[in-house]
Amino acid sequence: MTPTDKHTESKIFDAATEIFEEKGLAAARMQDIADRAKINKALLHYYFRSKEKLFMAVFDKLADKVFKKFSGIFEEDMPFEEKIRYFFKEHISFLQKNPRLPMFILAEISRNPRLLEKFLSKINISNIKTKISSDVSANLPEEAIPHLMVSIVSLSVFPIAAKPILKGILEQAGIEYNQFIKERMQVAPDFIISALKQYNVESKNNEKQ
Amino acid sequence: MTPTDKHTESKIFDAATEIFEEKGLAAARMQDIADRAKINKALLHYYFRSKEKLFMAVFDKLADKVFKKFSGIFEEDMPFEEKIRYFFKEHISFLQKNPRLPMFILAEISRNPRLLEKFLSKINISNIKTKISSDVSANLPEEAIPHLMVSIVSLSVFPIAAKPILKGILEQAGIEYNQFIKERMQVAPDFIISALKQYNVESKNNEKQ
DNA sequence: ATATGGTTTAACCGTTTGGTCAAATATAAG
DNA sequence: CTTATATTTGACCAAACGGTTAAACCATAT
Repeated sequence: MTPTDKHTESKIFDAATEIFEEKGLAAARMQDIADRAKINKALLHYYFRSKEKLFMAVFDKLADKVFKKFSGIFEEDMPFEEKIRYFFKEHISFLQKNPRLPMFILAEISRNPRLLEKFLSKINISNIKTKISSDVSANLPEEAIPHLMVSIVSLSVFPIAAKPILKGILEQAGIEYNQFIKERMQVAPDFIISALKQYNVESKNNEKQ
Repeated sequence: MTPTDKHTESKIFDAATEIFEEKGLAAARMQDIADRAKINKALLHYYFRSKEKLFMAVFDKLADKVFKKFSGIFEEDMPFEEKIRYFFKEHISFLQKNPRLPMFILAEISRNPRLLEKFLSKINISNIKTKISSDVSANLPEEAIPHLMVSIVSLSVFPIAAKPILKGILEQAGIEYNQFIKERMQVAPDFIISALKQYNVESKNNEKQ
């Protein structure tokens, strides 16, 4: 392979990523991808045999990107509170750089369940669960861990995934979206940590009874 | 045809709703809609002039449905804590009956910003904000209200909107999705109320300083 | 310089798509 | 029954789509 090979292939791949993220698989047009990559449409089929193959390559890469960012964060060695704050800071700033990513993944999976397998195969959920578990097991019963995880992800992903609609609503109330999201990096972990502290207060009160 | 048969227009509308919710605008086929409604494809254009017009009619109806359910809940006259619990119970059970609705609205809006205007025109956000504000203004500063609202919506909508992927992950961990969502009706409001209580504790401590 | 093999293109192809239309059928009114 | 109007259909169309092909192009090794 010559150096120009990689060049073209990655130009196509980058263009395809943009178009697929913007429009989704069904609405994306091979001609649009070729135009954005500034190459002939036939080249798409030369490097990636079909639209579906090209899409799969893009989806795979993006799913990998999400997964690596997600799982890496909980590897860090720090106290749980700090880890929560670190997660939101890292995760929200990552999603801000890739604002279309979460909606793309969610929407495509919900319309083609076969993509789910591809996505799940990357995640070792019990691994992450064990990590969180060891962090908070002193404070939280085992059954509550998945709920905590879902709450954390909901609070970090949703405001980015729903960006267009949330931005619209906020602006109706005179609030700027980007500023709001910046605040979220502080507000959301505060919210979670407060909830957990309160939980501890309540369980200690129950123990005393 | 028996007189109990639905009128053609509503048969078309119902079929279109199903297909559009399942596949989205771009992937939906007029022929599929006609097939599901068990009528000739030309009839679609007789009652609704074009695919876009039909889609707009469906989107408008569904956006209305979401909006009415959302805004109605905070009209109720009850203490704030109880209202939060009532919101999650009502909202999650509504979304469970219409599991594709949130992802449909979010995905279509994110791909066609013109739909956002249609959606926003239905919502009077400052109205809702005022209601919540009067509920919690004694306990929470004005600036925190939008964040609380976004947190509430994130925690209620995300686990339903991301159903396929969340279901997959949960099952990998041996947890059944429907049971998990049922638990959420209790866990999520607990979480929010705990966070707010803790917030009050902290602000009272700050006042003492 | 030319033969070789990977790269790029314009032109083309078969199918699918949203949409149209004239004819057929059902419904209701005179 | 006859006429007028509304509904339904099969056949059809032009455009758009993903995909193919043969030829042109270009770098490099001999």
